[in-house]
Amino acid sequence: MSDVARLAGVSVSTVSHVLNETRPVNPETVARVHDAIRTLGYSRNTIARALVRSSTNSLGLCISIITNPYFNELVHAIEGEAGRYGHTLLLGDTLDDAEHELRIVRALHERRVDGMIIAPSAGAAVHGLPHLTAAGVPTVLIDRFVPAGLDQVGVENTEATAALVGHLAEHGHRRIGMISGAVGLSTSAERVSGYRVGLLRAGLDQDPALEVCGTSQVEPARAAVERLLALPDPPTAIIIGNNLMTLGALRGLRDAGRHVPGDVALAAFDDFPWADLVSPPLTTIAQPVYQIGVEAVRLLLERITQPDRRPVTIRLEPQLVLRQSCGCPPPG
Amino acid sequence: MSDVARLAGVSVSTVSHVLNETRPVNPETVARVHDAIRTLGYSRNTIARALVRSSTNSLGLCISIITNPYFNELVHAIEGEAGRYGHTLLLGDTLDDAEHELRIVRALHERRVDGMIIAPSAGAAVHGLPHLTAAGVPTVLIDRFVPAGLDQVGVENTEATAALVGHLAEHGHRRIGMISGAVGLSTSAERVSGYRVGLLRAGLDQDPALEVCGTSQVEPARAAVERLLALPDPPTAIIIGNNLMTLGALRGLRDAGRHVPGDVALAAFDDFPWADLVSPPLTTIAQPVYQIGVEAVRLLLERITQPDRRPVTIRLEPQLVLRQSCGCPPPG
DNA sequence: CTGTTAGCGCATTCAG
DNA sequence: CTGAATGCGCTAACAG
Repeated sequence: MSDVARLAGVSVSTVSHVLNETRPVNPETVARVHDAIRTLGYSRNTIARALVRSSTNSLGLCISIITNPYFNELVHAIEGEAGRYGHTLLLGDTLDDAEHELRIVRALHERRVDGMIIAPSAGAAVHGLPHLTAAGVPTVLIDRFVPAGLDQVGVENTEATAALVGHLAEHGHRRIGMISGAVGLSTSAERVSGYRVGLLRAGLDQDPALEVCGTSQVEPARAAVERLLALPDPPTAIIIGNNLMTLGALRGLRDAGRHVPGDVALAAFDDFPWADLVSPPLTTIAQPVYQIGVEAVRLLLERITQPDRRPVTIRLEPQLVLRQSCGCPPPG
Repeated sequence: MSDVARLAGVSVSTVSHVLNETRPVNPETVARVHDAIRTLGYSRNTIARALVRSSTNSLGLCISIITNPYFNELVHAIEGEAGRYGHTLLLGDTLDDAEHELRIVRALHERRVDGMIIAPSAGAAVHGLPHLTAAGVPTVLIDRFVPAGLDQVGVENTEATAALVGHLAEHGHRRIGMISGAVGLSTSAERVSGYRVGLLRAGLDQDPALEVCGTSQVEPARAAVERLLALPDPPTAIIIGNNLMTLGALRGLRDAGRHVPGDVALAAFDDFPWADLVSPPLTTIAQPVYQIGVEAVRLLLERITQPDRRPVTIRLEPQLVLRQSCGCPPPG
């Protein structure tokens, strides 16, 4: 920067001011400075800037497995929205493991992100989150909720899942199974309770044997399907708690030679871009993923400027997408 | 940090040295410092550190549409590998647009990333890349190649695509169409030329009408299929240049009521995690995506430490995954 | 083994 | 409208 100043025949402070338009500068001088910048190929050092301003214009994003279509759409939305406000994203994969998550949180905090968006792991409440609140880092939670007095944004899970059960019941199913997500996640719990509510409303019996855990992952979900099918009185319909488990369930059913929806009907939480291309097309609950991302950065930027605003929880409405895996007839 | 020093009864330089283990310190003193750090909840300011060391321990990743399964697996691999070396990722979406890409490149360079991994857009050679080389930012290209004297890592496209054509020809197809990717990307060009090579080897005629551009996107690919089917002498098999276009092609075929592979056989570049679940299961060329990411950060870290090493181009071998969309019989 | 000190590149008072 | 000087928090000589 001093090079630029010298070449333009001004002081560094003037260069700083033209760069930030932070005080009136002679238009002619401005031009000279810009010329100097161009001929020198100068690029402002945001690191030094951050040091004095104590603001990096960057946000941390702690998330698990970007490979999950749900999360990567979220990342996409957040990156785009953050960019609109001149913020850059620092990315960290928590591996959905509390310890690893803490490492990521530390790393991003050391880099002095202005705020953090995090999809908390099951153990976040005892590791990562306390660290953040103790450090006073503006934080918003996405997808999963934690009673930690933080801003959070996600979807309404209970009613949505209950509606799924209701729909399956309308198709005449009496024994409906559920493959649930990893324990410790609010989404898993809410969807299971939605499942039970749905059963109750439809006047169906609760059978603990019909509730199996797929730990939010592909392979475990496949195994869960096998267990379900091996039951003396197996379900004729299954509800699946998240997108990854749907893959496993589909494979499990295929490998067992069961026809969907003929032998077993399926309805799943989380839509896929290709949900209409599998056979049969999947009936799902689609989350407004992009919207979640947008709201998350909005909330975060708000909190950065108003640290004392009361924490807010936003629940967006997911949407039931009827296709054929539930037993509905093809359109047209 | 001075707070820590005071509480521990030592100087800041000692604190710095215990933090970095950069010179022998009395074990007892070390303990006192660590205690102070803990009770104060001190978190080192990497920004200040970066300023003096002129190294941020962060890498920039410029990529388009994280939503693409290929790219998000790449991001996943790169994030993981970078993390293993203590580096954090700054993420930027180029939107595959040269101008936007330049903005992203600038933003990340201003944040003084130690190096940059970039999937260059079609116009990168005239905007983003010159900026990077002029600024002396260690850079490695992924997926697409550009003759810019930079390290780059991707797959062998030509032979792989030719093999796809060969396979389709073995199934008896004489008219094989191709839906190609966006112009200006090396991958698009290489795959088209592989297509032609394959035709030649199989002794089939080249028909320009059978080559339609799907611009690497879903909708355009669907339109491309329509155009192909409307031909007086439509193809009985189609090769698709990338994953997103496969979605479009599948929809186009379905909407036209064509059966795959009965009416039209399909073979596509890029595998999906769910390629076995669509009907029929997709025959694809699977890239060693994870490996590409790993090699990219290896190359980048190498270049950061050895700026004058000769640029290297790594071509990894993709793998032909035979399923049923090409006309192969189901296994078993 | 430990303390003192001089910048890293910039934003920002305070004087002109 | 402009320049000189201070310090952001830390590392790395340089002394002791």
